[in-house]
Amino acid sequence: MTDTTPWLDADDLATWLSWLRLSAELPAALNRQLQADSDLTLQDYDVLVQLSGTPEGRLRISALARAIHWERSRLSHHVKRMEARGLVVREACDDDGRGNFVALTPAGSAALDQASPGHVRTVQELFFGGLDAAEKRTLGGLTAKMLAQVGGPDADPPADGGSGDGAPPPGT
Amino acid sequence: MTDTTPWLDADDLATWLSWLRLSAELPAALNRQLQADSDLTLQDYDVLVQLSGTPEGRLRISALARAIHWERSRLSHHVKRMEARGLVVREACDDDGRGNFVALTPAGSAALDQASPGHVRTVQELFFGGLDAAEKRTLGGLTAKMLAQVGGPDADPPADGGSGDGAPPPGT
DNA sequence: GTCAGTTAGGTGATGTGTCACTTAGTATAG
DNA sequence: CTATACTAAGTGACACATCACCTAACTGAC
Repeated sequence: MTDTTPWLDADDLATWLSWLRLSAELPAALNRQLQADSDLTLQDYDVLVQLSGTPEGRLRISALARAIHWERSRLSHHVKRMEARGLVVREACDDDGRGNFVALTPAGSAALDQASPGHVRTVQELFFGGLDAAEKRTLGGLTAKMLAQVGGPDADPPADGGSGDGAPPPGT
Repeated sequence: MTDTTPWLDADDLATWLSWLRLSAELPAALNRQLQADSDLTLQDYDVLVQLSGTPEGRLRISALARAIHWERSRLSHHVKRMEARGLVVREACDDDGRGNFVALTPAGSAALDQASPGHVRTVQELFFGGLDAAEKRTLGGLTAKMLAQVGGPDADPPADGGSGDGAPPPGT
């Protein structure tokens, strides 16, 4: 505990500050674009993408919460709001009387279809826009490494079933 | 607008998801550490660092807001809470009757001194921990490039006076 | 002076995230 | 069958961020 604890050197500090700023600005920019063009938040979008990624267009609350790394309580509140806006509905679960599905409504599905191209394009511009192919690969390697460091042993392996945020299946 | 808008390819998607996850997990982890060890939030810490970086230990509200890229309103609310906890005080400004300083109290200064080593150590472990010197340089280059892409032309140049989050002047 | 326009800062309402807790249903031991 | 433990989900209170708006003070033209 009392061993050497040097401050960050100038380069590391600059890197850290850039990263902090980037991780604040980028989601804010994506959110602005999504709100302006589609009246959705990034959170709405994440929920809709997960639901659209299933054959039924619906998921159990707990499964959805795990997929997007939210607490169930947060998701419950959020689903209530999205339900009020007509984007999703809750459906009872036959197998388990405690359970509930959250299901995409036609309006929710349409909202996602309308929002996706612009969102993906914005990610490509803002996040990948300044990088060439080699840099993108390098970045992927670094983030994976860093995520392993932060998340400990539970970071999702890349061979992931539920996909994530990037894109709904084009078929839907 | 109606030109090709391909989804992200598998590699890019994996990179993007890793980055999203990292930028959610890392601040959360830092926050947990800071709260547990020092009863401060990351936001408190940012405010305290800025104040301690000045000779007087105080800053005008607007200057502080600019330095940490907050809206003044948010800062005003936050300062009220920090003031209630004894970490800072408001002080009237002689030059400008509208103005106010936020000034570090002895308790605020002590809290920062107590918190800093652990925070910096956590950043070094979680953020830089898995990377060698070359990778850190690469990361710095990439984040700077990406920040320029997102923030447009106003991203702080590295030759920055106010420092940011990393470390208070060791002298204090 | 005084009036318009601007700037510093604060406030209250609202939406969202977190935490502790509750309710309802399931599983299981006896 | 009943008692206990566990799990799925929801709820209410609270903290924080954002937004629109407000007041006070400064600036400059007249």
